[in-house]
Amino acid sequence: MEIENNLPKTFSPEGIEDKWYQRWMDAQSFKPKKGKQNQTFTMIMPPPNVTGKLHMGHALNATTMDTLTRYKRMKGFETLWIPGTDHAGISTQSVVEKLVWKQEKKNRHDLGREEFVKRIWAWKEEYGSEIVSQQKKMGVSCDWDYSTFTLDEIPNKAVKKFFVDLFNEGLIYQSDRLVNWDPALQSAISDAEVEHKEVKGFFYYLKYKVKEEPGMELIIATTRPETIFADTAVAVNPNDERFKDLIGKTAIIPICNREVPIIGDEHVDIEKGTGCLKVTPGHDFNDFEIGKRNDLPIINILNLDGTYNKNAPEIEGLKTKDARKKVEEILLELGELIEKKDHVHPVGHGERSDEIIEPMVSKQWFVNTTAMSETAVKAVENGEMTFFPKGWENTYFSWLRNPKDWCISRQLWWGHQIPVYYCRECDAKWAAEETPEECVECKSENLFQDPDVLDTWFSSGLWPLSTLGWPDEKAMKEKGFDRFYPNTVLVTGYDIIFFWVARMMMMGMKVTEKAPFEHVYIHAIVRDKQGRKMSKSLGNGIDPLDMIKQYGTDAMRFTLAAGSGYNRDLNLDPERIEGYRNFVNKLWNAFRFIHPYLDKAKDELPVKSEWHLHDKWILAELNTVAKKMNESLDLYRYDDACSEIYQYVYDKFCSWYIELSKNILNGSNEKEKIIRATMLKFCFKKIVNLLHPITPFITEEIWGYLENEKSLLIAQEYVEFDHTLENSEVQEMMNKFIDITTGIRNIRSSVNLKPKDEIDVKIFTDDKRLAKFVYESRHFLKDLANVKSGTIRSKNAEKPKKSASLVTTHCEIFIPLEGLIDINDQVNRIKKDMEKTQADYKKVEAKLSNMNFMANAPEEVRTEVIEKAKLFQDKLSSLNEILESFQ
RNA sequence: GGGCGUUUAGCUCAGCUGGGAGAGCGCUACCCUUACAAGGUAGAUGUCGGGGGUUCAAUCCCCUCAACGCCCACCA
Repeated sequence: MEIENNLPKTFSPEGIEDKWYQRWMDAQSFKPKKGKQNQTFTMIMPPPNVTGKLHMGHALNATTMDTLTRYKRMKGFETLWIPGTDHAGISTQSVVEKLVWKQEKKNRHDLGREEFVKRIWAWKEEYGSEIVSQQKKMGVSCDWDYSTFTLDEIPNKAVKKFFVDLFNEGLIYQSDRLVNWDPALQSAISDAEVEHKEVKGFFYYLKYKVKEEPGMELIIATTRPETIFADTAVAVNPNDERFKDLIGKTAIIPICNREVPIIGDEHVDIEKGTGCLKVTPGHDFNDFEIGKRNDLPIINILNLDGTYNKNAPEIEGLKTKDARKKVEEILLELGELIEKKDHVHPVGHGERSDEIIEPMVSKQWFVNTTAMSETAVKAVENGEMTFFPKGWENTYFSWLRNPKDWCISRQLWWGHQIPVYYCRECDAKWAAEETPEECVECKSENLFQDPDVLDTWFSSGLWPLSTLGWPDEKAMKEKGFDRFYPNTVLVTGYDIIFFWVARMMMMGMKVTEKAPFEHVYIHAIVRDKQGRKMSKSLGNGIDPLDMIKQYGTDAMRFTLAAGSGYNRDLNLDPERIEGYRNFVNKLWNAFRFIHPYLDKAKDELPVKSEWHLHDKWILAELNTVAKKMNESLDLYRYDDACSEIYQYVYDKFCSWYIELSKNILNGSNEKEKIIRATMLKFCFKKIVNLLHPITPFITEEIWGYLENEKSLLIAQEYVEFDHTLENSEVQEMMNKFIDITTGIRNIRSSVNLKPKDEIDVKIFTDDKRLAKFVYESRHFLKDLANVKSGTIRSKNAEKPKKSASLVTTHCEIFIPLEGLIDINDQVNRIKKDMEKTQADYKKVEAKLSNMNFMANAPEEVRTEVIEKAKLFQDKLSSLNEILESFQ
């Protein structure tokens, strides 16, 4: 019988992806709706930089979040996923600055602040949404009406309010302190933005004269000889016998011949270097502390661009690298450099610029985070917020339990300008949410605003609040702040636990006294197949958009989801995407198979008494999968969820149920056909339902066929466990039936039978339920293993001699092929099986003869082992019997 | 220097509260069988990093060593 099928043989994702995304948008499918759970599910999307391009990290983040969102939505939560973009101060400013330079040969100072910021906005309007359209290609089902940009009015209000409140509380203050100065950006950056890298350098051993002890020379080891111009002391450990007598005397710095005191400070490590330390409070964090303790003056020898200033006349105008060479030359000439040794040491680099960070004293704004950190730590300790996987809380704790004040001011133009105002007439300085008209003290109108902007993370830290309208009451009401805050879960990578998660916890709890999320799921970082970080310089990046083009979004998403559990790295090999593309195609072809029978299918399942054994089986298996998928997704085990449905589709539905259906669908019993068509359709609806959160496009496409586009799959209820479908007995029997079928195929293969060769099979078993099951399934063996005829008997019946055969733990299978088989081959097969079974048997037998095992092992384990022993014994005696038949 | 993590089949990884080692990809042989060659059927492959301990029983718990990776930390 020819079956018409007008569906394409391979599934092509192009076209259908955009189609369905648009349908979902048109149907407002991404908007929160009240559902059967009577609970909200809220999540914010980590806002990508407006300058960003979609990379694998985004793709993974989008996949895990969208899977979760679709799952929760289908489960009946009022689901809100909030998208947005980040202004990303530094990177956006430098992108536009470069562009302006390229086009007009002007830098930002040539344009002036107002004009330059205008250019950035213009750039943002034109190019800032590229990342958004790329996210849509991934299928993200977020509510775009909530989309927020970190420089929008509400986040700006949030930033101002938070700043002003903390300022008035005294938690935000301005101070002249040593900060991490990035000479490339010409801005301060926070501790968290400094990356320490191992750098090859030298230890320089310098001679310092002691004024009071002519002829005496102190040897000081340093990695930064160029900073001697900023030295204001020499320090030794007060307990160091070698030097303690020098404390209070005076050292003379080489080259500049300045006199500085020799001081004692516990910080000095007697073992390290020479035990003598040059103290440079203006350019070293430890020295700054020593300086504070000992009241030392601070000398700044650097300009903002990283060149040395007039306080270091010999190296004025040079940058550190050249300055160091120059100083080395001068010291050599003077004979003050005794030795230069190779030395590898960590050096701070700017996270964005990758420039060497110069510690420099500068007036900056800081947040005192002591109290906020403590609150944030407690929230995790007492379970108000939980990390998945739990281990990440250690990373979180380690940072928050050692809080340092956060430097929040940046000398940039793109960002939230600090809402602090100064009066030119008097010395007044105050913070205000609204731009003031006059001085709070003297009423003068001659005011100016602090020119600095805030660290980007200051506004990102308020993201869970500001995306829901805070602090604007009208907006909060419109956006449902009370319902949607706190968020249910935050999904992000471990690289921004400090930057972002910790800050949101601190800031969110400061404002609302509630943790901004219940769960934080930390997903892996995507690496290449060899486990290396994807980077431009290595050229090992995999572009998600290329992959989508090549294999489709669904395949890409399934791959990422299948690789996401509680692991910290995801090593991605494009071959895996290809493999899952094949799976998507398999699903499509399974659908192609049932498609012609859909019009026979009824909407409701038939009464249970009409279910075939195989129907009971496939529904019981489906039910098991539904249970496991729900459990897995609740725990963010996307890997388990993927493997469950993958195995069901491949190894249960396609390999067996479809094969077992052919006999019926091609048969003549119309009633049976209708029932089977109904079953196939029912199962398929459940399969695409279960898969939809992971692979939304193909499932929605198939759903369209199954339901004649009367409804959207995205809005269906997710399949859950249904105890009425449970049937462990039929599952057990079916597994044995599968064993038998595979056994027959195995025998066929062992005697090189062609697929077209029909056979006669004799099965011997003492398991009556199995005998019944096999008997009822006997007609299917024709389709499954080309069995023409056969018998099922008990084991004590007479068996064929010199046959091809195979023994399982529950039955013996014979294919009588007198004269056609190679006796030696068969004997060897049996012998090999015997060896293996004997080994298995010995293992369990050893346990049974172990008195300690019998005395200590729990009852159920003992029973299990005893049963196994019996099975192996039976199998052995069957094998023995067969072997004898060949004698 | 402190902390965390990893080490299981050729590759990428799962293995939950200890009780006969798993998946995907790859590989081998045979098959263009009317859903699918982006496929089917059958098959091979592991001293579960080394050593020690607890236990009747250890891939799983404890100790120790080794290799690799990550994070934090003051550029003497």
